[in-house]
Amino acid sequence: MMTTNTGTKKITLRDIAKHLDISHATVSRALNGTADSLISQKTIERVQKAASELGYRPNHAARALVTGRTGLVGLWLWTEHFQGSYHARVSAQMHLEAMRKKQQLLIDLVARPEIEGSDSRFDAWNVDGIIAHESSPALETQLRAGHLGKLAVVSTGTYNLLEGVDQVRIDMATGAQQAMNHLVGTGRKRIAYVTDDLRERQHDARYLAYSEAIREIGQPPICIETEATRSAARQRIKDYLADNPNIDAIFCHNDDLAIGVYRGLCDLNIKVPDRIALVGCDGIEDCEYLEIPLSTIVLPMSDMCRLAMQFLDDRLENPERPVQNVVLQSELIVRESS
Amino acid sequence: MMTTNTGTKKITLRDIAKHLDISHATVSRALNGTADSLISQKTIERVQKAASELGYRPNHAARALVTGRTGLVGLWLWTEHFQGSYHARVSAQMHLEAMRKKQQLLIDLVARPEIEGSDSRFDAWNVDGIIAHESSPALETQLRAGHLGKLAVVSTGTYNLLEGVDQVRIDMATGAQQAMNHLVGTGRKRIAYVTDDLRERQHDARYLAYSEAIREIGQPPICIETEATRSAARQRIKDYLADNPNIDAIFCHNDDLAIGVYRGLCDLNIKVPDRIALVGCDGIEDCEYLEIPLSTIVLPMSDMCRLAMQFLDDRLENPERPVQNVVLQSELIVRESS
DNA sequence: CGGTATACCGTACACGGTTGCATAACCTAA
DNA sequence: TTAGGTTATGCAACCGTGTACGGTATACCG
Repeated sequence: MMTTNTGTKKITLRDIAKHLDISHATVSRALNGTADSLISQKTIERVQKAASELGYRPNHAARALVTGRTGLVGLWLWTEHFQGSYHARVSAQMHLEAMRKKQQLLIDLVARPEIEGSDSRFDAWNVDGIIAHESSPALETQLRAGHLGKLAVVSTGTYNLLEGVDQVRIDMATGAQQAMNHLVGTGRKRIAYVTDDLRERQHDARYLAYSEAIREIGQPPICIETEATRSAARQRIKDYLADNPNIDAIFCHNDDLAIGVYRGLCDLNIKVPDRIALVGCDGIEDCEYLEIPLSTIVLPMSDMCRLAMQFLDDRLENPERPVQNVVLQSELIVRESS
Repeated sequence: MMTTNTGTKKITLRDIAKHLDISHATVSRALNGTADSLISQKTIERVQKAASELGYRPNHAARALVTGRTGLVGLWLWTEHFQGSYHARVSAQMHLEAMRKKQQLLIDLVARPEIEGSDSRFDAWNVDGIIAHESSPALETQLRAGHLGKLAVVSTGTYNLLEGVDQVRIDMATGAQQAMNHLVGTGRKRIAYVTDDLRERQHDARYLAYSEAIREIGQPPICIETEATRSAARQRIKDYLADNPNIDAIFCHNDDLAIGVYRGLCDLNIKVPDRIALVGCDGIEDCEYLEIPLSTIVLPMSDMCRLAMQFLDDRLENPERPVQNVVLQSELIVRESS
């Protein structure tokens, strides 16, 4: 009597049925414990014993084919974001939440904005639901109208999204306003905004808060665009200041940029916050590990992930349930850089 | 004539076959372009047109069921590692390589060492192959003998693994020896080793290089254990130095620990490298963004991921191909911290 | 005009599960 | 003994796709 399968053959329900001289339907019911049709306790034990002895592993593809549920959920995020510290953390956290939940597996799809949703890997591997992170309204609409049809979708992130959709939104406006109030309130006048994404800025709470505050104090906006890496931001700020030294604060679109900018300022021997105050956004851990810990807008990332997976799970359980949504608050944490 | 499916019904091969009044087998062949049986160009075009008009999406579960290949590859790594900066990057990079490859999807499994491989999610969702990252020899053996049976497996990481297996190994010994030579060569005597994983240290090239070098200079080893977070390391080093101030260099098991330790030293106003030299390991980006950029052992992470996915893909194409393995070099990068 | 090669396509089954329905087994009560 | 009601199990039909095999029509050749 072997204790585990030696490996070369896959064993199926029918194998263990043959082994016990019962039907494979009984085996299926014994292992799944379906409530409607009862199986005798004795049979259940025999089947379970045989299953583990033979080393039976269920074939999810077959199960998915008949049940229509794959047990897969997708996480949707931009390729560009994926390279950044914050979104990499989001991805990792979502993985953890997914497996904590109903052992649902999580597949990541990374799509570029210019690519149509059509070659999405989600409708290829038919996921049960997806979490669309920082998806734009346009993409949302397309997603909803497109091939994916009726599919459980939860939106997460900071953008204002469609109505009538499960979502976990982070209100970044509050934090961004706090940041600008803080900078203005400490006497800064010529405040620059550093971003890697000018394209979407009209939808971005950070940029809106920035331009609003700038207008209120009657200053011209100063927008500095850069590639989305620390090293690019580091170089970019040096180039910029060479021509325009007249700046006393910088508000960055995210912490990676802020860290790059900070290092660029160090390269130029510019004292932070004495000469230039610096505020980032996202609240990644690295901010605390600079010699001048970085002020930043902390986002409740873990809560967002947990709730998103919760909402998705709820909807999979009951597709007709009323829409859930929640808004989480962001908060400015003032450290030494401002 | 609609251009896309409105969404409520899933359409199958049979639907489009009925629509064109041909058999679903023909549709299947037309879409897949099987070489053995020829389909007329005209039919192929009709089918493709109908497929896109009706919004056909293949059902991967069904395909997987009959072909036996799921198109999924798994990445195996430790839960504890997953929280760290380096391994989070590995995960992200593997994702990118996976989709760059044959649009293979990638599923992550995170297993804790004390958990048996038995509840692995890999044999649940039957992956075609897995990349086992930093798996221990014991786990390797279990993996190979266990339920997974004959499965494409590529080992990656720094540990010495089984023979006869595709692997991409990073020779960390060289870099670690460079690090110790460097510290000793610059006159350091009382060198401490900070780690979060005392358990596996006898297999760890870093620790081996450390204890070897320490023995050669006739000094006692100083091993400091901590939790695997920056903040824990930061506190731990402060506590330790309060009792044992007599240290002039620290070699850290990874960069997260090194960054935490660095900040702890800053808290104590200990000058780096003047009073204590500091060397980390992994080569994460953050090391460059400290005011005293951190010396570290840079691992060729991207190459590792690319090759691993390449090897896996090769083996899936041809299971009988000879074993491939490669050893990549690590390299000490000396920056200002040592 | 019959035979054969070729190009194209349809039929049927398999993959490994789930599940409605029929039925056997068992037990109880009349 | 038998009717009737539970309980436990078997049968068979799917789910959507791939593919071996066989069939038809056309072309070509003698």
